Amino acid sequence: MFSKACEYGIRALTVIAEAGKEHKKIGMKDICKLAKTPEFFTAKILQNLVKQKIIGSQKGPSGGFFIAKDLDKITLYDIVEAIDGKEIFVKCGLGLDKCNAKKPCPMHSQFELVRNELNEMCRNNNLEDLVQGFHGEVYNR
Amino acid sequence: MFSKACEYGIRALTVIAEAGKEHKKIGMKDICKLAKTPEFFTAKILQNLVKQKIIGSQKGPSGGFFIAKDLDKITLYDIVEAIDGKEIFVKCGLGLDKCNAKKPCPMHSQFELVRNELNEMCRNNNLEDLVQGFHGEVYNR
DNA sequence: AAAATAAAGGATATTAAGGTCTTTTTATAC
DNA sequence: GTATAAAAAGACCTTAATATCCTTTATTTT
Ligand code: FES
Ligand code: FES
Repeated sequence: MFSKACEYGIRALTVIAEAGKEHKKIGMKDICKLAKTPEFFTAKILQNLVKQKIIGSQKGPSGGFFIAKDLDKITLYDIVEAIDGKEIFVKCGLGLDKCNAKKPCPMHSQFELVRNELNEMCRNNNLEDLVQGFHGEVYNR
Repeated sequence: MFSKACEYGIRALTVIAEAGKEHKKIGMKDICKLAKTPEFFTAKILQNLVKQKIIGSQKGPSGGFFIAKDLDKITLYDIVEAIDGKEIFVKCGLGLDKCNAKKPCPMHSQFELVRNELNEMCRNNNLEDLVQGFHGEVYNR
């Protein structure tokens, strides 16, 4: 469904947000240890998220990553779009150039339902919701 | 959502099924021309579907591919599983080892809805349904 | 039987995703 | 100011998906 980069990104964001509750900032090593994501690859993903202003970062000693805005202002849609692009939210299920209800592919009517559900899900859930559903050692399995 | 192989596979199957109405069999070249899929790659996909008994094939002159069983006995689920495997139908949205409602990832409750919708969609639709939604030159765009 | 046709199979090439390493830059702590 | 810590940036490697080509096998037509 989502790319590895996206899965890792979301996991890392929950960890950063969770940590933000207490110490405000958290470094790469800790993020990856908690989110169980490969370190250098995750670094790339976070660099991208910083550029897109989803998160902030600070260099140097006692630096790290943090969430700049309110958690409920960052939707799952924002995150997925930032990492994977918006293709998944609009793409034709059979890979045709553009999903087109006027000239629908044979799967259109059925696929639209699934894609709409995905859109709704991503638009109606934000980082705060994810952090609420985040408990302890989930990523340790 | 689905792999290219899967998109091509489904498209090819609709073409084979549609053709089956009249001439019973249809060859690679015609399939690919109608389904707008790369020829040699599609060949591999169909070979796989033949092995999995989703379709039948015949070598030699006037040979080709055809659907062996009733169209409504081949669900979208069967097709996707045959090509991409069943991972997408059970996988955790955040890429954890196994989706586990007892130890849910932060996205579990939300993601489950989308995944269930996908499951239902694929189980409740079959090749006959797709052929019904198939009209003329759809793949020409 | 021979020729022709079409799928099967195997080998190889290309591209994109996933992942790692090293160097550079920036900020903090001392 | 110097040393240190941490992110940014860039280069590179690996793997898997996608795609093509060539040879073999089976079947039909003549
Ligand atoms: S045209 Fe294929 S999903 Fe809409
Ligand atoms: S545990 Fe992640 S989707 Fe169920």
